This record gives sequence, C-alpha cells and structure tokens, in this order.
Amino acid sequence: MDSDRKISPAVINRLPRYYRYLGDLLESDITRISSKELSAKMNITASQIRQDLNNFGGFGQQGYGYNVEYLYNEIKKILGLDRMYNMIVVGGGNLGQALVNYTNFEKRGFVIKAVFDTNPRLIGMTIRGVEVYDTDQMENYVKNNPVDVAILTLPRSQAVKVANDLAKWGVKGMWNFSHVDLQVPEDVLVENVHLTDSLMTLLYKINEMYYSGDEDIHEANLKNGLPMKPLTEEE
Amino acid sequence: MDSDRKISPAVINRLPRYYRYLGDLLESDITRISSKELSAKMNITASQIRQDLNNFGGFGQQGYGYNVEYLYNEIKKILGLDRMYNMIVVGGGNLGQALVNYTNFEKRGFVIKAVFDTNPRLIGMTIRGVEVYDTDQMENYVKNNPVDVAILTLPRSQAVKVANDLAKWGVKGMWNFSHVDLQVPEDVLVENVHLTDSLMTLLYKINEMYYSGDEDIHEANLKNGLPMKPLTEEE
DNA sequence: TAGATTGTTAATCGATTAACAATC
DNA sequence: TAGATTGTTAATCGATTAACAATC
Repeated sequence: MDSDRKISPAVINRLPRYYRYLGDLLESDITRISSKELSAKMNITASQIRQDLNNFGGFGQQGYGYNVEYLYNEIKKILGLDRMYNMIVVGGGNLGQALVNYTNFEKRGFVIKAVFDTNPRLIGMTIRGVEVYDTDQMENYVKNNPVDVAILTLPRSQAVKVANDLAKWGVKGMWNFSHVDLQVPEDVLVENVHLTDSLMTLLYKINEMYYSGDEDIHEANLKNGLPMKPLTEEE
Repeated sequence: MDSDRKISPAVINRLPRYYRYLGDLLESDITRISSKELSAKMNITASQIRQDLNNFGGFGQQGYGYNVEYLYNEIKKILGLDRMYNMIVVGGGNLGQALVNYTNFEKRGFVIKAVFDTNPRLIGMTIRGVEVYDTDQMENYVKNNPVDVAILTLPRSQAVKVANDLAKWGVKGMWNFSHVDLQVPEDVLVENVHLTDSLMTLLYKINEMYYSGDEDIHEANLKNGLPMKPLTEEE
C-alpha cells in the first residue's frame, strides 16, 4: 500500500466489480490472470484495469500477470471488507425487511443490529432475529452502540429529518434508499440507491431504442402484445 | 424536440433527478426557475443544467428562465413517463415482494403484472393482487402478454439463464438486481442495481475517511462505541 | 429600453485508451 | 535468454465549466 493521492470516484465504483470477478475466478480455482484476460471477461480495456489497480500499488508482475488470490485480498482490504460493520435499518417497511432478510450481507460482515420504525404493529417484532424498536429509542441506541451505517428505507417525507438526527448523534455512513437527496455535514458519507431513478433511465433507453417519439407503434404493441423491434436509423 | 445525436449516459442519469426536483417545485407552486436558482438547489452548476437541457431542445427563455410545469412535462416525455409500462418480477423473494408492494411504481405507470418463482410455497399466492406463477409458465406468459421490463430478483446462479431465456422470448428491458453481469444481445437493455456493490463503495469511503489503514482506531471504536472522528491529514 | 438569463461556443478539466520501456 | 505482461507516460476522448453574444 503506498499511494496517497485522491482516488477518482469512477475507480472506486469499479472496485466492487473487480472484487466480484476475482472472487469468481478464485472459486474456479484460477490462480493467475493477466489484465488482458480479465479485460475480456469484464468487457473493459486491459489498460483501464492496469490503471485502476495501480492507483493502489503494483499488484502484478511483468510477464506473469496478477495472482488472483493476492489481488482479491488486496482489493478486499482496500474496500475495507476485512472488517465487520454494524448497521441499523431505519424504516421497517417491505424494503427494510427485505434487506434484513438478505443473509448475504451477514456473510460478508455487514451486520444489521436493529430496525427502527414508528408503526406500532411492527415495533417489538423480530425479523430474522433482529428486533424492531420504536424510533423514539433510536437516539439512545445510536449513542450507546457502534453504528457504522444507517440504512434509510423510510418515506421521503421523514428521511431528511432522520438523517440529520442520525448525523447529529454521530452516524457517519448513510445508505439512502429514500427518494430524496440528503443534506448532511460533509464528514457524513452518503450512498444513494434511488430505485425509481434507476428504473427511469432504463425506460428512457427502452423508449429511445424502440419507440422514439412514435406513440402509435407503442400503443399498437401494448395492445397486441407484439414483440418490439428496434427502430431503424433514418437520418 | 429537435436534436438527434446520441445523448451521453451522464446526462441521461441526471434526468430523473431533474424530474424529481421539478416535480417538487411544482408541488410548491413555483412557476418559474432560472438555471442559477436550480443549480443552487441541486448542487450542480447552472452551466451544466443549461447544457443538459439543451441536448433535448431550448426549453427556456432568455431573461426569464424556465417554466417549471412546461419543463417538467418535457422531461416526463423525454424519459417516456407519459406511458404505462408492463413489468414482471422474476424471483418472488423478499426483494421481489418489496418491489411489488411499492405502490409508487403503479402511480407512475409502472405496473407489475405477474411474479414468477420456482418455490411451491409461493406459487399461487397473491402479493397486493399480483399473482405468483410457476416459472414454468413464464415462456407462455411472455409470449402472450406485453412485457416491457423484467425485474430480476433471483439468485445469481439462475439470473444469467433466465435473462437469456427472456431475451429469446422477446423481452427488451431488464432491471437486474441479481449480483451478476448479464450477457444479453445488444438490442436488450439492462439496468443493473447491484446493492452489494453500492454498499461496498460506501464502506470504502467510510474507511478512507475514518480508519485509513489504522485498524487499532477501528477496533477501539467498535468495542467502545465511541463516535468516529475524521482522520487528520498528515502528508 | 435595461436587466436578466438563456443557448451555445470555447476553454478546462478529468477519465480512458494507447504505447512502450522496464522487468519478471 | 526470449516472450509476456506489467507499470507508467503520453495521447485521446469526453464531460464539465466558463464566457458571452443573442434575445426575451
């Protein structure tokens, strides 16, 4: 580990994908891989792979490539996955429950310790062994237990206030599923998952490719259930 | 609507956010806004807003700014949100169910018509009025009903095959929550939501800011539940 | 008209790709 | 050693920001 200059967000966003591919290679008992081979698998350039990795140090060896297990473990360390993380879920609705039930998180060391909600029907319940508490108790919990990440799965209307409170009480990481942009101090880190936005960009692309501006085709297809056909270029 | 050249992905990804902010302004009965005012709210540059919008045509007016309602509706059309979309959920686990239960989708015209799963305990059930069918029946369903988007919420191991089948049967849009990269023909559009990757990038940032390389601090904080403090620069 | 603010061109910045000397 | 492949510098490409003439 040597570099110290700021890593670009683009690179950081690619790290989990490298980690995933390396994990898969490891499972397949592949011990070494060159940037060229990996680039073919991942559909990116070999050059980008080498550039990306070299932000964190020289993990490869000329004439050989990269040792899969070594590289995997280095990226694991870089991402901070060699530790456990304590998380809470704020908002015990369907999505919050789904995340609590996602057992893969625990396997990776992302442990959900508590769920908070205001709904009396949920409070006191247990989801996969994780208790649902009244949001009233959140301040007390957060101040007396380590919380690395708060998972925000509550309605838009409440998310901003709750995030501010959590920030005030010392929570430094927010994984925000609420459809709103949080406004928190800059020492608090937020990662947004805006599902509706994600779906909309997909719909944009579908529209662009198949229905660009021509509503008739779309209506017809919708009614008849006909398979869609790409639009032909006609510029 | 005039331009015809390819819009950059960066711009497309920002469109839903513009749409959201404009919707909020509309709710607040604000009728006009300048790129400068909007840039302050959204934390991006006014220049970027004007550039982005001008990809699709001149929606503003010199000396005035933008009419909120008009711009809102134009972006709505650009994103293709002035139509309904038929969707199916493949994989009726916790996440799939959470998405079916998310009523906001329906309000926007994203309608989930059916859920498919292999689990006999789920088949025949109904989630918010949406029936769960055996995956056996999926081919028949897809070939006889319009499906704009397949929402993939199934285990990694099954996702690739299912996506290929769906593509073969004519589904052109895939919203992929499975933790794997799909390999589909290029006329099939995929939008990935890799939750684990998203969480990992958050953890990277938390680590970088608070625990950079120093495990002792982390251990201590975890044990004592002390509030974290940003690392001081010491280069 | 004068002031405001767009649409758009030009300048800058950052990220990706290409190239190749270093070296295992 | 010869071949392969990295690490790294330079070139290219794309995206963001700045600037300003056009115009409402």
